Amino acid sequence: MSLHDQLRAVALAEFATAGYAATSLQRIAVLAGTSKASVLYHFASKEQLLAEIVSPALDDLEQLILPIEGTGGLRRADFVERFVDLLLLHSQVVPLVINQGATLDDVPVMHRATELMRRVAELFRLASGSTIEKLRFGVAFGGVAYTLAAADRLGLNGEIPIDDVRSALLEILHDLLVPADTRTA
Amino acid sequence: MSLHDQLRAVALAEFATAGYAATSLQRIAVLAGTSKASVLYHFASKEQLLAEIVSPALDDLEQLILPIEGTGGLRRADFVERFVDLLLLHSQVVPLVINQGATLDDVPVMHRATELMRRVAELFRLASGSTIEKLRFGVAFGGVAYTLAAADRLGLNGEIPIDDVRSALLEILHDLLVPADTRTA
DNA sequence: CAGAGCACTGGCCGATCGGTCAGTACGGTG
DNA sequence: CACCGTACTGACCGATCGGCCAGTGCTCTG
Repeated sequence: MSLHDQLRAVALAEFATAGYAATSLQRIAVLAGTSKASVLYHFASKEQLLAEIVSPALDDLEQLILPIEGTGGLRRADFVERFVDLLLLHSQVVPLVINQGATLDDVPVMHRATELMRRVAELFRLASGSTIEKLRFGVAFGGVAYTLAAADRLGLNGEIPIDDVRSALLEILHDLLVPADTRTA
Repeated sequence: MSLHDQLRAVALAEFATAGYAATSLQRIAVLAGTSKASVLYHFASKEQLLAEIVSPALDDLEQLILPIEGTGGLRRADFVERFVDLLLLHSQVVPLVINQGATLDDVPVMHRATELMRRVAELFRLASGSTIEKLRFGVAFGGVAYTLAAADRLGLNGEIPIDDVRSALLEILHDLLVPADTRTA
């Protein structure tokens, strides 16, 4: 793995667990076995390092929701399944965006992230939904994000097969978000 | 309201929305209309300011779970209701602990917070529960915390009566955590 | 009035932050 | 050999951080 990729991996892990503001370029450099100056050689700034880490996940999410926004057709059960797969694929980016998105919305890439979350919410017509429906949405996605973030504390790392986690999350989200009659909206 | 209390209120709001690390004593002082030095006159350190903000909520939580731990009797439905009331009472502390607890566990008061969360989890026998039960717990409490933290973005502030929020959260948590047959464990 | 004590302040400290820059080692390439 | 671009570094910069301290007004009390 190139130093460039290694720096991205180290920074992602630190940003997700310790927080963006609390993670210094110096620390990233030491963990990757190089110098702070070399970090800023590979990435123009700390913000651009964050952007390069988060953007791929946002691109995937945008590709997931764009066709749905275009046609207006959303089959919730299908969407939930593809969404869970996306969350698991970018399991470290999820808590980073969820936990720190609000505090970092002055950073362009994080603003884009929160904007995408808003668009996902609109897919579920939450803007016009009832109070409990809005809350269901918040609990569902916030809950999944927190669970992924707190995986260590809950003992979900390593010992539990990823497929079990996937099917469990699917069941929980399905219960929360998919009405008894599968509808298209 | 005394300056002491006003500083606590301002700091709580900033810690919860912008983050502990990202909130400087200087900013707290300006928002409260005083000087940074006066903040450190009222509170020995930034950490102690955080402790004084978070501790009351932790005390309430401890009082809630201590008798249950003592007798070993937990009626989930009752507990969920009292827990939701506690979350709503300390609605600003909740996202502070949930979102930043992991990154600040070197701060004693935050370590106590995560330790209390672990004890709550044990009340639900999550340590020995199945994978999906562990995940249900994480999704439920993480989800509620995220929802309270993201209340602004979801449009839950002001326009929706607090009683509606309360009953909606109760219904959602009840669905997630209380088995069909109300049991004592 | 003298003086003790509380509330508060400006100015300073060392540490650390993100970021810049001149310089260096080195593997091609002509 | 000279030359160049890439990868990388140590030293340094201004800004900001949490925290410290001497000093200042103000109020209350003997």
